[in-house]
Amino acid sequence: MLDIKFIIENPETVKEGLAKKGYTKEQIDIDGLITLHKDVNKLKTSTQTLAEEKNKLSNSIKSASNEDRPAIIAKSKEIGEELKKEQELLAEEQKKYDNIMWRMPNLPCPESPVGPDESGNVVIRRVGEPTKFDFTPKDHVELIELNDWSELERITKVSGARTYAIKNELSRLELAMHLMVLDKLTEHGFTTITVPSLSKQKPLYGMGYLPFSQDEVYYMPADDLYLSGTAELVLNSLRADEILSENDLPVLYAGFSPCFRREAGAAGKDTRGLVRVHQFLKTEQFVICKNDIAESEKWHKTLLAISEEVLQDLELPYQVLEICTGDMGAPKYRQYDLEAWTPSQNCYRETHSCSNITEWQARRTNLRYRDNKDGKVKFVHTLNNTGIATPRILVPFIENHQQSDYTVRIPTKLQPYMNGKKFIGKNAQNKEA
RNA sequence: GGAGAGAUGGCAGAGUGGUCGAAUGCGGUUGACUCGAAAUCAAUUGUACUCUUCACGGGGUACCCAGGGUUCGAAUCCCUGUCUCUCCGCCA
Repeated sequence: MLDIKFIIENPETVKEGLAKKGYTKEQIDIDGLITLHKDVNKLKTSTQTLAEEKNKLSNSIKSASNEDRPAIIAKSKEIGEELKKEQELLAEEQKKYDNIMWRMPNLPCPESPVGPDESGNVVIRRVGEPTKFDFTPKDHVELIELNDWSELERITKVSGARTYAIKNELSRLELAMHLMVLDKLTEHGFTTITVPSLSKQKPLYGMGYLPFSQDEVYYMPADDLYLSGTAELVLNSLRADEILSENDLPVLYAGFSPCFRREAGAAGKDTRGLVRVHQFLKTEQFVICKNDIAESEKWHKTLLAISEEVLQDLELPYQVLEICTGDMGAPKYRQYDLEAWTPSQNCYRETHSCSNITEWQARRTNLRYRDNKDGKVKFVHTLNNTGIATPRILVPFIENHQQSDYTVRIPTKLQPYMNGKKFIGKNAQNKEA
C-alpha cells in the first residue's frame, strides 16, 4: 500500500513506477484515484459537520426544559436521517477508494533494472564454476531411486501430484539443512520461531498475497482458513497494529514452517522430482526495521549475504540475479534471487528470493514504531528472504555432489548435522571405513 | 465437541444509557530536589482522519475486541463473529 499523500504530491513518479512494473493506466488510474480521494474528503468533512451538529443537540437535551425537549429531539432526528444518508454515500466512495489502494503495487527501486518479464533480470555475479564430472552424471530422481531415498511414485497415489516422500538419509539431510541454517541465523541475531501454516484471511491481505495471487493459495472453507505459502505470511502479521519502540528494532525472525502452494499457474512445469511441489519446508528470514531506505537497503544486502553464505556452506555454484521491475511481484521494492547450478538441466535454478518491501506491507498490517529523533509514529520497513527451502535445494545438492558410485558428498559445514557423515548413499559405508 | 466466565488506554483496573477519550494505580516523558542516583514532589502522557494556521497551535469527527442494531444520545442495552480463561470430553 502506498501513501496517498505521496501519490498526490508525486503523481508522475507514481505513474512512472507503475509503468515500469507493467501496469497500464487502464489497470490503475492515478488521476482518477486522486479525484476520488478529494471526493471522499469532501464527504468526510460534510459528514463530520453534521455529526458535530447532532452531537451538540444530543448533549443539550439533558439540560433542556420539558417544553423545549421535543423540538430538539425532532431536530436531532432530522439531522440523524441526513447524516445516515451522507454516511452511506461516504462508505460507498470509501470502498471504491480502498479497493484501488489495496490493489496498488509497490513502486520499484530506481536502481532496479527495467524490463517486462524475467528476460530483463540481470546476473550480477556468479560464484563457483558449474560442476564438472569425469563420469556421466545422473539427475536427482535417478540418484534418489538408486539410493532408496524416496517414494516419489507411490506417494502420488496417496497425496496426489506434486507431493513427495523422502526417506532414509535423505530425510535426515532435509532436516539437517534447516538446522544448519537456523543455527546460522541465530548467530546473526535472529530469533528462531516456528509458526503455523494456517492463517486467517486478513494476513493474506497484509502480505499482499491477496488480492494479487488468489489462485496460488489453498483455502479451507469449512474453517474459513488458508494454508500459508510461506512463514513470511504469519511473521508479517504477527505484530500487526502494534506501535513498536525504535529501540526494539530491528526485529529479526528466522521462521520455520511447512509451506503450501497450489502451483496453479505452473501446469506442466517441473513435474519431475522435487523441484516444484505443493507442500515443502522453509526456513524464512524476516526483518522489521525502521523507516529509512538506507537502513532497509543495508538489511537487504545483509539478508542476501546470509543466503549466499548458505549456498557457499553447501558448496553449490550459484548466481545472484537482480530482478527487473516487470518480474518482481506487486509488494516488492527491490529483489534479488539466488539460483544454484543444476547439472541435469544445465542451468541455474532458483533457490532463494530476497526482497525489500519498504513500508508497503507495514501500511497494510498497520505496523508502526515511534521514532526516537522526532517522536513521530512511522511505518516500519519489512524484508524477507529464503533461509533455505526443501526439498527444492536437494535437487542441485544431490546432483552437484554426486559421485560415480551414486553416493553424495556432504560438505564440511553440513557434516555436524549429519552425524559426521562425509558421504550418504547405499555405497557410502564402504567409503567411510 | 459440551458447560460457564470474560475482552476497557503501554500494563493493572474502575466505570451498566447523558460533557466518558474514559477514575485510580503502575509504567513512560519532562521539571524540581541531589555531586550523582534512589526516594519524594510537580507537570505531562493514545491513534487515525478532517478543517484551520506560513508556523507554534487551535477546532472537529471516529475509536473502550470486530461488525451490525436499538436510542435524540451507547464503553454501558440487543444480535452476530473473533479471541481468551475455567471445567468436562477427546487427543500428539
